[in-house]
Amino acid sequence: MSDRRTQILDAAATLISERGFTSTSVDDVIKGAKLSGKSHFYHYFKSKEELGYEVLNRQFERFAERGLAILREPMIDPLERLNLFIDAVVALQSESGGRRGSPFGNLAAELADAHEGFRVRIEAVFERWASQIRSLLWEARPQLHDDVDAVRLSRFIIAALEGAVLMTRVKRDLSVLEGIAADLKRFIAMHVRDSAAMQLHRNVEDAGSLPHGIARHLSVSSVAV
Amino acid sequence: MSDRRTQILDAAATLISERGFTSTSVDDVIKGAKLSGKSHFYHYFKSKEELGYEVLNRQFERFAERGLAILREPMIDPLERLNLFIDAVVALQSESGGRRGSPFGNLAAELADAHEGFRVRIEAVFERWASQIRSLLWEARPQLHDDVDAVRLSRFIIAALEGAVLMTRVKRDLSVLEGIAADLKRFIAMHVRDSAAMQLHRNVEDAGSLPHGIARHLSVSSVAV
DNA sequence: TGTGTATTGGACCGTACGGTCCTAATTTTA
DNA sequence: TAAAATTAGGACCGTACGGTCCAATACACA
Repeated sequence: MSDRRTQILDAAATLISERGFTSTSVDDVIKGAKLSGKSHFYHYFKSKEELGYEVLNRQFERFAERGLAILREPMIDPLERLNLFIDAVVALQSESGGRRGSPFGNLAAELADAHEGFRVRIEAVFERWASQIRSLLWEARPQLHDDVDAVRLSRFIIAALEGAVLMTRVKRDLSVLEGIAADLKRFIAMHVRDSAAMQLHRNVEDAGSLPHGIARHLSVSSVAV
Repeated sequence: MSDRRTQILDAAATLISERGFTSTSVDDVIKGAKLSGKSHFYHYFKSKEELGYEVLNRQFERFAERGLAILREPMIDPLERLNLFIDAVVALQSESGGRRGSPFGNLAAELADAHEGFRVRIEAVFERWASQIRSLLWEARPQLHDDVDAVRLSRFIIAALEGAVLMTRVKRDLSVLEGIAADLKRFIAMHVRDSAAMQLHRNVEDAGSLPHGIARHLSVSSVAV
């Protein structure tokens, strides 16, 4: 709504993703959003906690715009979309030069044990994410082996990506994420019925190739704007 | 060394793994270790930061005792050891009932961007961990495909486990970790030459189309103990 | 014109934090 | 027994935190 509100939310999102929630003070946010003082801030948010919740929601919506939209894209083969989604996560991480991980993963690690309110909300975010992947896998079920467990696989994908982002941040090396992303694609391909997919396990480094005559070589940048 | 020192370290380790480093105050540690006052604490540690570093090292050594020792065990087949190692991570997590993740992953997420001193030390921990896995993979190379990239695979394993622990913590559901661990074993099995392993991936008929003459029809459970 | 809402600015409060200093009693060890 | 290290206890300091309260000004819209 209010222009100021989004301004505060934006500043807070940046700060929180850089230093975490606990280490981001209200005064920092005020400075970041160029407010006049505390009363100005508390005019829009009743507490720091509430600010955190809204940032989390907003962060998710942003991510949804960029990442989850790919998963829903109806014109592209579902499994190809999954690869593009993974590429998008890599691209997103590239923007911060390997620093600053998934905003959810960060908050999860910081607050999951300490703050039930955040834990529940983060859980919901992961769940929405996972369910999006599950429905994609359901859509792709003719291409997949019968016994593919969509719940498990979707969790695996998220866990691998979150873990990859974390390690990338620690090592300050983007190639870590790229390598894991490629391996993850191979793992997904392992579940594909047509063994054409199995092939990419060797020689094909660009694991984008999938069966069913799907378009290849789409550039990441064309998707992850 | 001193009995008190280890007592402080233990108390701090527990608190930090529960609430994170930033949210653990020196007073909390003093209370936890039943010290008389601050001067008593500062008699042993020159700062909270130094305490944190020592806790990190100690945490690693503990983990090494339990987890990494398995990776080195000379009497067991290397790939089997890898599976046992994964089981050990799951078991470790079970003890805290799904709460409290990998102490390294937690600290990594909390401090990687904010505190260079910790970042470097955590990176070193991951590196020691990864190198242990790499040397295991080197030992197992006769069983693996020629093109297996040990660096990449070791990173993938760590990332998947860290991500899994994180998600388990968020969902407060240990079965998440168990599922991911099982999938991770399948992923590793994918790199095995004689496909004792490969097969988890079921009734693929067209044997000829796959490279390296992979055999089929072995049960997953025979591999994934 | 008037009424509400947004904005500014600052004083203030209680609490917690990391850290220092000082004194004195107790235990260890040479 | 004397010196050295450990334990104890508390006062204190500067800073930062989340949050409240208040008074005054700007600006919208009806």
